[in-house]
Amino acid sequence: MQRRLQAALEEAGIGVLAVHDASAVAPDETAAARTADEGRGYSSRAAYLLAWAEQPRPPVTASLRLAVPMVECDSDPLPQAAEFGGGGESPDVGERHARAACDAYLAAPALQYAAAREVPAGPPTARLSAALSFGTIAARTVLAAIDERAADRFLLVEERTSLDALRRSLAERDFFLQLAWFFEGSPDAPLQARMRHFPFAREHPALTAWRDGRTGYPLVDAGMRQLHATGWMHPRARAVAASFLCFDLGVDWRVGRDAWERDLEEDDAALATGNWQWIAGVGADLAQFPRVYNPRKQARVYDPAGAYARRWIPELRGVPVPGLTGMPREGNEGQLRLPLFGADPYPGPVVDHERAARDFLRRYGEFRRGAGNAAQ
DNA sequence: TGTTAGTTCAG
DNA sequence: TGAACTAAC
Repeated sequence: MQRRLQAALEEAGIGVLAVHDASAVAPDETAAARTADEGRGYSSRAAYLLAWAEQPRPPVTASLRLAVPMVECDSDPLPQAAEFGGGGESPDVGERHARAACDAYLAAPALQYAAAREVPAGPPTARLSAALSFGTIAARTVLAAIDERAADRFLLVEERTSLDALRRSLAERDFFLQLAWFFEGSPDAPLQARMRHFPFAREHPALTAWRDGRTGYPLVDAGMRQLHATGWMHPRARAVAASFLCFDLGVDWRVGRDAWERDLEEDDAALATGNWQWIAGVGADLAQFPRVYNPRKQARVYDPAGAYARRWIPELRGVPVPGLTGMPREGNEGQLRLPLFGADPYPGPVVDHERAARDFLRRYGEFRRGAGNAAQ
């Protein structure tokens, strides 16, 4: 997209200076750093992350300065900051807020990031995705701030681990941006050639229940409701909810990506596509097996007290923990359906996870052995 | 980066 | 008996 724009502008005789500032490490920098497959970008996440970590990071001391050629053209006057309803706030108010949020996070909460990204009801994550996607803070600024924080000699081992995890999150973000930069075919085409024709469904009777957070699986539903309520979903819940759509319902990852795109506060197509392809097992790296999450097991391990489920699913506030995370077989399944004080009853499971996952894996295996290999 | 089945080993 | 580790999908 950017390259097409650049080409068109240059053809029209307008000078263009392209500057990568969405990622912390520009895609072409790591591509240049690697030896094999010169200049074509990384399709392997692991290889990219290694190269990323070795990339020298010059100190960020000043804002990036762009040399923008001045071009005379007819145009309505550009809107001024005050016209955006900001009450006359200075135009960099977004930047200052984002920077302040980043600094506040790094001061202390960041030291628990490792736990934060695993446990949905745990300590806070950085919540910088929206600011990063809109450019009110640059990834390299965040990265520099992390490096600076990590220079603290009195950090505990676990705290250092958290800062490393934070860095790694930025690296993974860069990986997906890099994929979009080099493999810009169609954002809808799975990068994994042999998965391009896997028959994912576009419809499923439970698709609406998934969207509304009424699948009967608390971790999935809590995530979807958090998304609707706040424009953000915890990464653990994202993985489980996405896996549920792709594998339990067998629905195309693009359906899920587009459903979330309307609600998510961040706006980054490259990351949405990259993450969804990753979960669906059709992304850059050939998954040896689809990572099918067991939504109940995930809840048991990562939301053992049901705090996250209860926070976002009012119907479950009175339900004891075993009902939330245990095995609702014939016996205690009904427990969840009980109307509580006249509230809407929490639905029973829309599909049986064990059976659905087994069915999907069988279809997946058949495809990989047959048509998938034939189609190369 | 996940799950499950089957194994080993401590208590 | 169950935690912990391994292999295989």
